[in-house]
Amino acid sequence: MKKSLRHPARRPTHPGAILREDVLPALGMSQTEFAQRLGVSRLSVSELLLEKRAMTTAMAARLGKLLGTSPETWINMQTALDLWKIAQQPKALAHIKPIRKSA
Amino acid sequence: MKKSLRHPARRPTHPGAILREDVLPALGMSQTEFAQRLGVSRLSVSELLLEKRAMTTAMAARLGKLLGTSPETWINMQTALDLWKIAQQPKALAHIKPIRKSA
DNA sequence: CCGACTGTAATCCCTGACATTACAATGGAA
DNA sequence: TTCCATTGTAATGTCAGGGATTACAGTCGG
Repeated sequence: MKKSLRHPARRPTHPGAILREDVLPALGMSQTEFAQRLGVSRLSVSELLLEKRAMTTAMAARLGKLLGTSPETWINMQTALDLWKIAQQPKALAHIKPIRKSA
Repeated sequence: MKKSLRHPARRPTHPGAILREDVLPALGMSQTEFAQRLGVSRLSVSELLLEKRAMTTAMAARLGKLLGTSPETWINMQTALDLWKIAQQPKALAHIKPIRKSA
């Protein structure tokens, strides 16, 4: 039996972790300056890095512009995490019964 | 000159359109029943199909469970649309100046 | 010692998804 | 034609969450 290729067994990494552990250090830039360059408050950056808030489409777009990265990358990380969280809640989708197309 | 492979020139299709034009018709199912099976209100389905509200992670997860599709597919459509909308706003990212790594 | 950096708390605002309830219009079936 | 299912929509109220501000405390390096 091969483990079904379903959702990640382990919690997907929060996009803020990448910013906190890789990006900012690599740039040698403070959160304060980073926030200014992004055009958002310092609080927004701080809490995002500490994984206290989610990566939004707007923020991903800003990061994309500033860092030259694809916004999708950041959003996909967030999406993976969101889906994982839902999958962890037994009650969430319990009532939904799959429709099988043919028999 | 090749057209830069940037953002879609035309507005990405709203995920609700697929549900409205393809999925529901193929299933021959009413919005009402569809809503019940998803465990959401009829209003939620109606407005989603009419593209009046966005595809959420929660809804994508429900659709995935019910239809046997990947939640990511639905979310990616929404993401594409969200990013497109932002890209349409000249003011949005205007102030952000890209950081060029090396020179 | 001082200032930059950062975590955090407290507010306030705004947006958006979602549930309910209700009503009008439409269209098909009896 | 009559009746009912379906659907669009309006009105409300709730709730969660992102974001801005302001302020304060702790840490660290020059």
